[in-house]
Amino acid sequence: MARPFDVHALETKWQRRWAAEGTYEVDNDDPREHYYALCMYPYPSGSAHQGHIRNYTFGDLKVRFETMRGKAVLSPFGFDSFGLPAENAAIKARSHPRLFTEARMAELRSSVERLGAVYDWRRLVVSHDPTYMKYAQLIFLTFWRAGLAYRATAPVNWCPGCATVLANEQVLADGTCERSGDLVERRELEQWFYRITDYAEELLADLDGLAWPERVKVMQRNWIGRSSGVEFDLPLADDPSQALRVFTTRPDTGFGITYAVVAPEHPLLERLTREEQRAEVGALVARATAASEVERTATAEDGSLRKRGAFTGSFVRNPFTGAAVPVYVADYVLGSYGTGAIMAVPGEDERDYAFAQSYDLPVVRTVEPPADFAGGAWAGEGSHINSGFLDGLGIADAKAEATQFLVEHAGGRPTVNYRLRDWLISRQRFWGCPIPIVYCPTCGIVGVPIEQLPVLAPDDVTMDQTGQSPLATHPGFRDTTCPQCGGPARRETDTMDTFTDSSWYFLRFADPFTPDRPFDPIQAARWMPVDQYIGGIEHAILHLLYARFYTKALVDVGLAPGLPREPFARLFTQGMIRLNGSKMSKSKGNLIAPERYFDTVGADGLRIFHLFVGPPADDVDWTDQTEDVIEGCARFLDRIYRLATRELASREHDPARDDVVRHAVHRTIAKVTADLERWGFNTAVAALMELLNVLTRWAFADDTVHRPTYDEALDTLLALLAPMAPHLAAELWETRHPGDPSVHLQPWPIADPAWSRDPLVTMVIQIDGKVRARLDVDPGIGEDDARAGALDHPDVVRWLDGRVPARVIVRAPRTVSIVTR
RNA sequence: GCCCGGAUGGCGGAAUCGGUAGACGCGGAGGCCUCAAAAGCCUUUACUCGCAAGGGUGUGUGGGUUCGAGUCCCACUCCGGGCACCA
Repeated sequence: MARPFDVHALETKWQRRWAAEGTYEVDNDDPREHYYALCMYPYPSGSAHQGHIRNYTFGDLKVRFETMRGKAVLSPFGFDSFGLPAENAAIKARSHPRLFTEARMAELRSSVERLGAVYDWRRLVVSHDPTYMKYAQLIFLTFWRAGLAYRATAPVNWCPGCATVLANEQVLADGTCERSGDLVERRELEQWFYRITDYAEELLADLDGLAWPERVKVMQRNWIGRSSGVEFDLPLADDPSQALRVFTTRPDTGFGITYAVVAPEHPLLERLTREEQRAEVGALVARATAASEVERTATAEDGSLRKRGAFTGSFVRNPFTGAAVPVYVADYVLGSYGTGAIMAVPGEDERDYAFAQSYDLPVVRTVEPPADFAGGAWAGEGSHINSGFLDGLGIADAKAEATQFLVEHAGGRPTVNYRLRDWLISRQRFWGCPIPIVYCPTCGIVGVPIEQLPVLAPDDVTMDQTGQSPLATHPGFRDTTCPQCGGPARRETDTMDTFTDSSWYFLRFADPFTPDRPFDPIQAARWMPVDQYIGGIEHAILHLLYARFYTKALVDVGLAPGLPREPFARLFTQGMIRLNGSKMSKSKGNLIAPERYFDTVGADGLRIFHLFVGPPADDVDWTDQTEDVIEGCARFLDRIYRLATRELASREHDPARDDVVRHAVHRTIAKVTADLERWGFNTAVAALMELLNVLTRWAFADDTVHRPTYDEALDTLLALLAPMAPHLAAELWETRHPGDPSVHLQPWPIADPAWSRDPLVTMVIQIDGKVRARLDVDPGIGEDDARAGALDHPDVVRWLDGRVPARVIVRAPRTVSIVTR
């Protein structure tokens, strides 16, 4: 496609100038109002893909828009540079992950710069940078000393194909590895955890105050999974001095307890199991502990809940009825939630019902289901029955009464449980930040002193796939001396989850030069919280939850006094790019590389496309027509270029033409400003296209202009275009205003209300609900004039045909509705 | 199964507060320019009846509220996403 200008030369010129002039470098003590715009820092996977382009186009638009609105905008960039893909690539090529990572960082940076996205590159933060690692390790140690980090033995997901542990989010719902497809195994390893569950309540409560997409908040609420109920004792039938402690959210159904269940890992299981049941129980436990949790909790192929269990031979007493009920062990009860044991009420719980069906256990209803209810368990509202002192009560009242009873008679205690688990941060990988701990036979677990930080991995580590941490195979790293007693000791050889790196980088951005601590809280407080965070929906839970936890914990351990407890005030999640319906990704090999468009439609053309193609939050389906749409976006820019560079003869002021132009200009200012504020980028571009149509197809179609009208129209158009197509806007502005400051330093246009209001609007006249006539009226028209104008309209007279209106509803200036019935 | 979204021309989408459905763009059709093409420009483009003037129908389906519904309410269908034995 032939362009009227040299896209490449023009865009390169401006990219160089922005970099040289440091236009978007901003100091912490800048007197203007501060605004922090941030795109989630990327994993360096090579040159940018369409998802990156989309992300940075949106972010850059905000940065330039808010800058023109007079704010000091912090726009930093960094890399989430640790991670498994680089390590795997390095193993394959017998190379070092750093080489891959740094080459790919350079590629991605170059893509981003060719897009014309502007950053304060002085503030670059990179996860594997030793200074950043030093403070990542300092934070770990500070958390540890504050009791927020601890060591415990836990089952982890281990992928035999990748020869490494996986994070929970890398395991698919069917229990296989998302990368290799292998079935994930369970291994018991001693691991480091962060006590994120201490913050469960705050993480839940603070969601209410965040300007985030509702669905992200819902996902986080579900993930945290608060449930309140009561914990109480079920005394053993053969020894009332001992009891099985259970947790329930439905104490009101207690009269319907017909059995109890313990998890396969429950500590009392051994005591409960009778000799004659030992073989059966043993078999179940063996099977349950060998399976991964994912596999264990998976549903059967027909979608039904799979229930496997075994009778222990023991009985406990229902505190409500005194009846002895059997105790089972079953894999549908999890050792890690609540007390690891439950009271089972098949009448009101579907899972208990399914189990009761399989094992022929009795079902007692304690809540009256609706007359037409034909199912098994009824979990809905109803009056209590078969429930002694609870009979006749609704669920809420019965819960209160039953709780009171359990408190008085069964060691009951109101309890809140969370689905959220502590965050396992240990990774048996090489390419991550080492955990700065030393194990000393004499002193125990010892933190590496700050003056010895950062703990860096040596370069000559073989990353063979043994399933063991690569660092453990390097004696020079592993064997050390105890910082406390000086005796021989062993280093921790696991590295930290890379989500720890992305949990505080936004704080380092605010103060990246401080040499002696992670960041100066006073400097960070100048920018925090992030005013606008932009990223993919795929981070809705993990990254955003971890970062929230870090922010709160950093305040509490004293590293960030005075900082807000929430890092991201406003969040925007962009849609995904699909190719003919399926997700575009490197692993599927269906990428459409953005690079090819830089030399044809240019960065500006590609940016306009991403802004225009649809609402930013929606997915984009890349189809056969997409190329044409991109061409259309470039055509729009070409038309602006031609208009701005066209030779036009001056003429006298012509109110009939020039006033219409002024109205269009000011209406567009109002529309674009409002649209950019509310993320309506597609309609903002459409509004500029409409303005351009007015100017080219009508106002200046005869090649003559009234200079002041033309100048205002063109300057406004370029200013409004500047955040969307920054190169072309800058170039044309410079042509029109040689020697003046760039369009990007101009104030954002302000709409004049006198002109942004149209002189005439179309009033619709309906008769019996159908549009029968239209009338152009003054927007300030009164009710009486509107009514009279409508009733006098020739089309209305014709349609009424002598009938007398029964009612006339006037909503000036939009509608007059005439009813004849 | 539960919880969120969503469904508008041939296509992407617009209609922001219950008041002109289809802005803007893509694609299509016709034309201008040209020796011809490309590029550009102009006209037209929801469906349907009609020579026209002018009608009728129309926002996933079926109901409802209203002078008036893409928008609100009820029931459902389909599509997308998240969670999925958390007691």
